Amino acid sequence: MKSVELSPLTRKLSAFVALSKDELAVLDRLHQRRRTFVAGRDMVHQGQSAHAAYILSAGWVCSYKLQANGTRQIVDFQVPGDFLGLRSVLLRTSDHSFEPIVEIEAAEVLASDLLNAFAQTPRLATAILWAASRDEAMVVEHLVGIGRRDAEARMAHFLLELGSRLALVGIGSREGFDCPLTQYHLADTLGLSAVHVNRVLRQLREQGLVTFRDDRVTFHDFGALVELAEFDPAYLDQTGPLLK
Amino acid sequence: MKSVELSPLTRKLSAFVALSKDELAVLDRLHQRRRTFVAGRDMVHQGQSAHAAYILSAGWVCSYKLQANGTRQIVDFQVPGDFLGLRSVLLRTSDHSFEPIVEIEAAEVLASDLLNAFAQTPRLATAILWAASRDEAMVVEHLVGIGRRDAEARMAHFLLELGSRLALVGIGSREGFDCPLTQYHLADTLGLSAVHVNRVLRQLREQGLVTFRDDRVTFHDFGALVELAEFDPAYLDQTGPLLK
DNA sequence: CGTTAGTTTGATGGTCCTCAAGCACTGTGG
DNA sequence: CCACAGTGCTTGAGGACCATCAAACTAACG
Repeated sequence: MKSVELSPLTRKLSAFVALSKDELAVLDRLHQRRRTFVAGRDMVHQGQSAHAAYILSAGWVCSYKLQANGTRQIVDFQVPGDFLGLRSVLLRTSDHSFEPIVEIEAAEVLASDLLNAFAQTPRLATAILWAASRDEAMVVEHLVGIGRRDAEARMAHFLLELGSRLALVGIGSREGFDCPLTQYHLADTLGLSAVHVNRVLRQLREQGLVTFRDDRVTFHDFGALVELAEFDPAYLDQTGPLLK
Repeated sequence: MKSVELSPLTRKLSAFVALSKDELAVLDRLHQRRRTFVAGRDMVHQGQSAHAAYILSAGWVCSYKLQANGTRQIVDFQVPGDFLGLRSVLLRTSDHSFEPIVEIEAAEVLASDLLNAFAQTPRLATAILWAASRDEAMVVEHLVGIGRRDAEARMAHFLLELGSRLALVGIGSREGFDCPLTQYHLADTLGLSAVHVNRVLRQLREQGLVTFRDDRVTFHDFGALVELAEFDPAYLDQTGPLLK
């Protein structure tokens, strides 16, 4: 923790691009409008337009789509340092909703501010594009999981990915992590019923692999879980700055 | 067709940003290294690093991931005007493979050229980010389909989306479109078995909704199909330039 | 102490997979 | 010209995986 005053996003981007003083200043200015949101009440709902984007600094959010038949599909989770609604701003109309899982803290970023920042600092734009690319890689991996993994591997993969993301920002490890999600969240994420989620969790627990209980995920046999899920964290890794 | 000499990508981006002469020149320079690829042989395979990105000008490509158990999941298709491998370049290692469905023509874009272009023309960078966002919106919709739609609705939705994309570049309509995909492609796209794909296609055909036969998709009852799939093309639309 | 949100378990059945086999079409070589 | 292989499409039978329905249980909370 060399630089405790940097925002999580700044830390994340700094791993990709060595940002200049000017660029850091522009990024800092994007963080000015700080807001908090209570758990459970959508920050943005699908179809809404002319809304802002946010940079999440504390708490968990999920982005999801609702269908006419009442089911919902959670597409992704955002944890501190993640952008939220970036695509919606560029497309001008949100194609999903964002729901805080717990009370969160976020910086509001107006579309105009974002576009100005991009115009002033192209390298910052590239860095943010990189972050967006990494997020998309996670969505792709999620897609593969739902399409081609059975429920057990899907669950294992999801928990491992989440653990890795949190470990990167220092709030998780190979031992486990604190997790505010319910089994309904898992069901809507993995394309399963809540009942089946419960059964799968029991199987994984009884095999001594992982426990999901009391707002905490505990890995009992990390290696075996990685093998079961065929988990390859390459798509999450950043091996060093691309731009100098 | 005012400007037949523009590349499909240029046409697509021009709908988003009114590009200056300089920006058009930079974009044009990205198209210099033209190449062709034969059908069926991967252009890029997963795990490969230090490869280029491509701008597709003719033909169809699919991007997919292979799993250790031998199954594959097609993530997306690229049609003329689409970028290909953009994310892989930024992350420096490809997380999927790209396979030409038919013989294709594409412009090779080196990572350095792309980054230089971004540095020279920030607005072009924003435009390309917009295109990437639209692609991601399609992946998200794909995810929702696999997670929360049954096989029939999933198939209907996929065919409608494909039709809409092709209609935007002038090679498809509400009547239908030419389609080089096999039922195996559909299976790997939709997370189904090829056998079940065949049965679903038969159902849709027997209900008088759509026919998939002889390299051609024919819509018989567009409205009913839209209703069955709960298809809402909002995520594909572009209602006008965001930047002036 | 009733209510609500979340978890757990059982029973039953449907969607979709797997295995298996046959058919149509195309291109290739004897 | 025809045998044959290869690719893709089609259909049937049986079964696995997971959804749905139902109900009991726990913990938190006013």
